[in-house]
Amino acid sequence: MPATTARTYHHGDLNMALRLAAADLIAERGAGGFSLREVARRAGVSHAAPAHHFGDAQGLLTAVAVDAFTHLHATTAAAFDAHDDAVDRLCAVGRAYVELAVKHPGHCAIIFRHDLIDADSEAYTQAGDKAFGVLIASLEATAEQINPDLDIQLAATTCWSAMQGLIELHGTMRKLDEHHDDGGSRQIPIGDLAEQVTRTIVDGFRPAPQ
Amino acid sequence: MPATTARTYHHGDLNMALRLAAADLIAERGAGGFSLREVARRAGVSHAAPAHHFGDAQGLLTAVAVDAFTHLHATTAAAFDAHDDAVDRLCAVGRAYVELAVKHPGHCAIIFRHDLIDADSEAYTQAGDKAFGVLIASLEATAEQINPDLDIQLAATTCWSAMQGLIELHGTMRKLDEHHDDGGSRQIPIGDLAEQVTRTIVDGFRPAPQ
DNA sequence: ATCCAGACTTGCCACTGTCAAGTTTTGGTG
DNA sequence: CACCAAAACTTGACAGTGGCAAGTCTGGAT
Repeated sequence: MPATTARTYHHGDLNMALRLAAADLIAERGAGGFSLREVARRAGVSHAAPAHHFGDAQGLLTAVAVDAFTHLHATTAAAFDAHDDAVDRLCAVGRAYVELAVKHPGHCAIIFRHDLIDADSEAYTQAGDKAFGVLIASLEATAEQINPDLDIQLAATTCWSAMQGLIELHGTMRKLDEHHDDGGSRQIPIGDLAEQVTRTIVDGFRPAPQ
Repeated sequence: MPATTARTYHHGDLNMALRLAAADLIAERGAGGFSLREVARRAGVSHAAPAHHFGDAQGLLTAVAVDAFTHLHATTAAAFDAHDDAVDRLCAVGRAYVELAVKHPGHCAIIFRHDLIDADSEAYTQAGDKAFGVLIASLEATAEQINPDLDIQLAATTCWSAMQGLIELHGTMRKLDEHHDDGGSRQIPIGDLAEQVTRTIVDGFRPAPQ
């Protein structure tokens, strides 16, 4: 029996319930609106129950960030497997990343908040590593195909930064666009945007024509 | 006389003192460690004084974000003016952006936190617009030089996202790198990194050789 | 000299995270 | 079956927080 429905104790699986409630709460109110007591309330337990499982607020938020990385790995790995061409694969991974972030804003809002989580914890670095691995694999295949001399680490930094920035800026960019420009006619779904941006970056990876 | 030294009242210019104290505090403890009362304490006034100038915490944080945009505009505009070649100029603007963010982590940590600030306020959107304009100008010159068909908006999104992501991921990337890789031998100053990333992206802007 | 609007303070409330000390439940052992 | 230690949770307290309402002070205009 999976732990989610084990019901071996009062609550069943309070640990998971708290992580889910926390992600929901952050998705609704942002990382700033998070509150340990509100999470406990939503899970139907007393205000001090979370401390028992996660120590303190940082512990719970770190667990949520680990969930985020795990989820990210699963989604991008699936996108990776769904394509054959290396560049298509890379673009699909990029798209999967931002679409996941938009779909799970709670996870996205916390995953790199090093002021709120314990970024040095074993669980966090390992989960991050695993997620990062999909990107590295995509880039290695891409390098083999278009430019064997590609600096994989630099390429990974470029791709991931662009996707992460895209997610963070999405709201602001839209706002700036629509109020001074042609009135929002350029609204592209963020998934498409991610793919276009990735394709532009990959074009930059190709060796310069001599 | 500028308001900064007017000293027409008890404190002189409490408004600015509070904005500076807030930026300092966020730089020290992160956006999560911000506290209105601590800001008041540092400025040497009572806990309710900030409310008089900024309404509430969101108001003060929005003012800090506006300062950040203003600062950003000044710095990137200076970088822009310091170069002649369009691509060099764009790279310098990118470098200036991330170096400013590293130098003023308080400003950087708050500038896109739409859950904490009022992103619809006049002052915020105007200041953002102005900063964004430097990037647009850089890209227009770049387009003229290397590819007249370049989609400026898309290019701007790509560049800005990459820089913003670079800033946000900087800590994480370094951590992931150093614990599974060759032990941190690849530590590049973030300013150089920004320039390399920008140059890669610009290469992707060039028209495909037929 | 008086008045008043703006700048700030004081005191309060509901809320927060964390800690210490309880109480309940569970699975295992005799 | 009785028991018991450990785990899961509750209760109550504390200092700190943001926001509000009501005060007090200050500087300049009339």
